[in-house]
Amino acid sequence: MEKRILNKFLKDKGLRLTKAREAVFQRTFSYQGHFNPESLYLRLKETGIKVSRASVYRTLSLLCECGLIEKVRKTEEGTLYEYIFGHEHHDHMHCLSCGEIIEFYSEDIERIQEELCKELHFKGINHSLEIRGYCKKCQKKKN
Amino acid sequence: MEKRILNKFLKDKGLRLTKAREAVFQRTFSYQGHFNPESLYLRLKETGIKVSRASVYRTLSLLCECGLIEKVRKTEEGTLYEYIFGHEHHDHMHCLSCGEIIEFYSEDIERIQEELCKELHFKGINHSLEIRGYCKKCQKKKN
DNA sequence: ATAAATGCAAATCGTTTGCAACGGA
DNA sequence: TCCGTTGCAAACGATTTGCATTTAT
Repeated sequence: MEKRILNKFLKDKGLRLTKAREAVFQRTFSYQGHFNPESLYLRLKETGIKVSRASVYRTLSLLCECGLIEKVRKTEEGTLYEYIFGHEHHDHMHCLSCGEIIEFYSEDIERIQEELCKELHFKGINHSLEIRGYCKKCQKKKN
Repeated sequence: MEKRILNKFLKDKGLRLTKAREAVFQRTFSYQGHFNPESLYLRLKETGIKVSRASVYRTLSLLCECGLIEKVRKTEEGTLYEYIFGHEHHDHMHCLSCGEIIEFYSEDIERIQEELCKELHFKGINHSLEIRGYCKKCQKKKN
């Protein structure tokens, strides 16, 4: 259970497991993939849970620190986060029409990147690849 | 000359080639790669050219529209732009220590992406790949 | 002349922070 | 109790916008 990770992290740092943190943490599970702080804040509000935006932001930072979630990238709608604990690394296709995010993973791409890094004497830590375009559904709509 | 592109674009849209636009446009050439609006604004100021931030932002949008520059991504330091006209597509390695950006291009990566798109019935328009890690110089510093 | 473009300052939006009140340990 | 945490509202930084003034055509 991921809650253990959070608990240990907090304890090790002398921090406390508060209701706000617990709530934010639990709610991140309600997302399949990407989410932004505002949306998370609203979902919490909907469910009647009283947490301030400030605490949402503060808790998201914490969850990043302990490796349960990760900043994906900044967008017009704010910073996107994603649950990563126990997830395999993957990349994204982003539909410019409906906004759908398709996750994919390619062994080949990973391998080639390693080769490129070696070639350029770069020590790769992580990467993000986003392919923008149109998903199957939206291609059809256009025709 | 890229100025032709801009001129034609403006004329076609019934817009005017003003001093501010001209200045912003010319100044984007002073960058090898990425730049953000604030830095461009400051460079203009340095050179004694009087252009407001508002006009910098407005002109950058225009230059994007006519395909001379492109938004690369949003960062803590604001939106990064890059000159693209006549440039080949490329991807980036980003040194987390010194901030250096290394450009690279891989035919293999392009090809695999096309294959992946086909597989997933996705119509790819463009993509961005960023590998984060440490450049040669910074790896040495650490040891 | 006239419609577009400018600079300015105010507005916006996402995010952070100072601080007094609150609440886990 | 003690110190970390909260909510709030103010502060922030990047970007946009309304508007009166300037300027290209």
